Amino acid sequence: MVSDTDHVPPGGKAGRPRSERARRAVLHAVDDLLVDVGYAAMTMKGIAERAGVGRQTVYRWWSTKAEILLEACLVDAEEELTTPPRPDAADDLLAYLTALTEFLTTSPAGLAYRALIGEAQHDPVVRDLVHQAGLLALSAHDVLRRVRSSAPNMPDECLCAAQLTGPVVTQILTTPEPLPERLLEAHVAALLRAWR
Amino acid sequence: MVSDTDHVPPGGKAGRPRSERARRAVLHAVDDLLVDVGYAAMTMKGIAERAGVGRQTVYRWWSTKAEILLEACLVDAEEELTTPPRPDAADDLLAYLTALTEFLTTSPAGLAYRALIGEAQHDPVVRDLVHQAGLLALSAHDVLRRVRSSAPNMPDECLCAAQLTGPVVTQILTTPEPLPERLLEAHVAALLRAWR
Amino acid sequence: MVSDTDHVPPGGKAGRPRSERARRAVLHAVDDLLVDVGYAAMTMKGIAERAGVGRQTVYRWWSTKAEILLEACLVDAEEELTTPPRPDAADDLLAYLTALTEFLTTSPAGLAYRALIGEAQHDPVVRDLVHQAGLLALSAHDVLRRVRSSAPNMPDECLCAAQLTGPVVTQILTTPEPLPERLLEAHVAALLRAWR
Amino acid sequence: MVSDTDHVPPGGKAGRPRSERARRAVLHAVDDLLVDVGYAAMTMKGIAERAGVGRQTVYRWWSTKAEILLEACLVDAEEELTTPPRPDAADDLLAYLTALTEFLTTSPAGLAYRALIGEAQHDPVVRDLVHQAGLLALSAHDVLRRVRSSAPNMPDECLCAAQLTGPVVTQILTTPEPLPERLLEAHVAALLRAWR
DNA sequence: ATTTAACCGAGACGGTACGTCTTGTCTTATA
DNA sequence: TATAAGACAAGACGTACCGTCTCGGTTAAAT
Repeated sequence: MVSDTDHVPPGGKAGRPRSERARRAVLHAVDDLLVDVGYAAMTMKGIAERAGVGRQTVYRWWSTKAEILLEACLVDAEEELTTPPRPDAADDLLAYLTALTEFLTTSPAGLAYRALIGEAQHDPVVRDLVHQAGLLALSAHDVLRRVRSSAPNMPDECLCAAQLTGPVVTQILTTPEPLPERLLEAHVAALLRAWR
Repeated sequence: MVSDTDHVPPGGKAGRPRSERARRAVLHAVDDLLVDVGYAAMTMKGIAERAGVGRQTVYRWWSTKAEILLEACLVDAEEELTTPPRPDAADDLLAYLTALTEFLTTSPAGLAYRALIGEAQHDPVVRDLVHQAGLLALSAHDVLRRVRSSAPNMPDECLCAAQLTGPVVTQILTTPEPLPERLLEAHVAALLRAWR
Repeated sequence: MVSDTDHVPPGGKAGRPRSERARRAVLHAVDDLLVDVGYAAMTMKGIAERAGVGRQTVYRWWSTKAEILLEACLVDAEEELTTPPRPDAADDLLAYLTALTEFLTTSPAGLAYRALIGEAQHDPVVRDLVHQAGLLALSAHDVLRRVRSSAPNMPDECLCAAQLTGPVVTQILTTPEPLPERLLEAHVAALLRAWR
Repeated sequence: MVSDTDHVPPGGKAGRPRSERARRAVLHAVDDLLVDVGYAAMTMKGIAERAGVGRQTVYRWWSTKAEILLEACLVDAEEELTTPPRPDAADDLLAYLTALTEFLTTSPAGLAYRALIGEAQHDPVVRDLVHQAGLLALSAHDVLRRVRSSAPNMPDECLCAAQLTGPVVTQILTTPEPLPERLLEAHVAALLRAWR
């Protein structure tokens, strides 16, 4: 008589587990490709090939190149946007804005982030991803919390963050040159005048 | 008024003259498609078909969809961003920022402009096009010139424009909701405090 | 000194025995799928899923869908092609050819067999499998042995089988309609005329 | 008055005409690939690449590799199956069956034809194509018409063709070896005995 | 009673063909 | 020379299946 029991494993997850090696290879491939060929020329096919990974494996875990890029750059980004506290409020803000400028114009992670903001204008899904990551807001709030004591007249935190970073970011997104150091100083001075 | 005909060239060069009819059809098609299917799904092929125009005709006069879009939206954009002067500086600035917000979140021309800013992050050619148009800077300078008299301490004009529009624009580009009226007022108040 | 208990398992095989349940499920799945989706759309993946069986389990026991199909249909086929003897030679042959026609145009096992003949034209491995099974030849020889006595002039047995079944089979394989009853009768009459 | 017309050409066909060069390249590629890699391993992608032709160009004019193959082999096939008349009926039939055997076992066009018959068992569309081409029937009818005078007792033409070619074709399709010359002779002799 | 070897299901893996789409160029006939 | 139409070579799209692999878990014969 033949037993009828080749039964399903009762709990837990069946099947081969996800390959961490493949995941990392994809994230690295995206980093490399963004620098090598740019966002527009970066394709899902190209990512898979560069990573030495099956195409389906990419699609299994990410829907779009934007999703991969976000995962690839988020950690680096957060780190690069964290500046050490400085005793003087003006110095503190200036250091942050300098780091922000550097990040968005030079750092690979920053270029990725700019590409994502760009894509967000075309694709509402990416828009939500980018907003949910909240990279800009988070890093700005950190530094703003520190200067709060020396700027008693600061308005709504959200507006403050916008006032602090908006001019810098918009300049970078819409013109070929970022605000120069000199104007960053003037910007910080004006902000502190308004918030004091 | 533009003739709807492809009339005989009165003088100058031989050959069939450019069809004004085709040019207009393409610009209208781009406008329609941006609303109907969005920037990402808009293709040169689709534009030609929607315009009832040969594909080659599109490529003959424009290189990319961004170029067409820019030509299609610039005139409307400039008009929508021009606000009538108001006696009070705060009122003047607020009216401008409200118009700017409206433009970037609601107007077809504004959505086109946002798409172009997005594309500019991926493609340096578009970046140059967008910067050369200088839409934001130009419209901001208009209103800033008017409030200059009542804000003697205004810094560099370029920084001023950035300080005025940057927070509003960045908010729109990176979050799902623009700055609300209330925060626009607070923003203007803070700026005038800093500039006075 | 050599341990007496360290030796290779002497005979028989250790390990879990093959699951008869899985084998049957696969064969049934193939039968069902051939009818439901056709040979071309039948895939190893689909078979495994329909059978509720792991993919590896299928590959462990069969190499190709053709192999499974052959195992699934052979028994049925042999049975359907065996006709009871009839006293009159013409009747006997006609009954066989009618059964053969029915088999190849209607019976699931016959459709499977036709699919296998088709695949055999593309894949020499399948060709060998099909030939080794020798379905057609075997069944034809049975009936030919019975009419041998009343057809003294019959040539080589192999040619006889070909002359008997070839016209019927080729017609089915290359045209949408099989030879009708009327022509089967004429065919049998002609054969007996030639062999008498 | 000025014409408003970039209008559709009133009759005939607009646009670039079909490239005869591309058509020929595809047909040759299919011929080559059938011999080089076999029918099963022949893919639409491979055909396009071997032909130096865009994939879309292949799909524009043919739906499946079977369709291409049919177009590629039909002309050759018809020629190879046409045998010159011989005075003796037995000689005439034998020459035809020898050519048929040669064709189906050796000639590239014949191998293509066999592949098509194979595919026809899986795909009703191909089945119709193959039947509509009617290669076997046509060539058989030619030679049968010639022997008609010396075989007054011949049955229905359709059955005759089946009786003539069926045994030969089925043997080739279902076993590794075709009927040898000796049995072809015996087959022809038997047929003439039956038809006389 | 333990070990051990082969089985089982599920499902991720690297590949690759599918048929469709868009790209930018080209080749027509017509204007 | 511009135009609309549409074929062309190229190649990315996202999906499907290939055959292999890697899991956790089962089963029964051999220790």
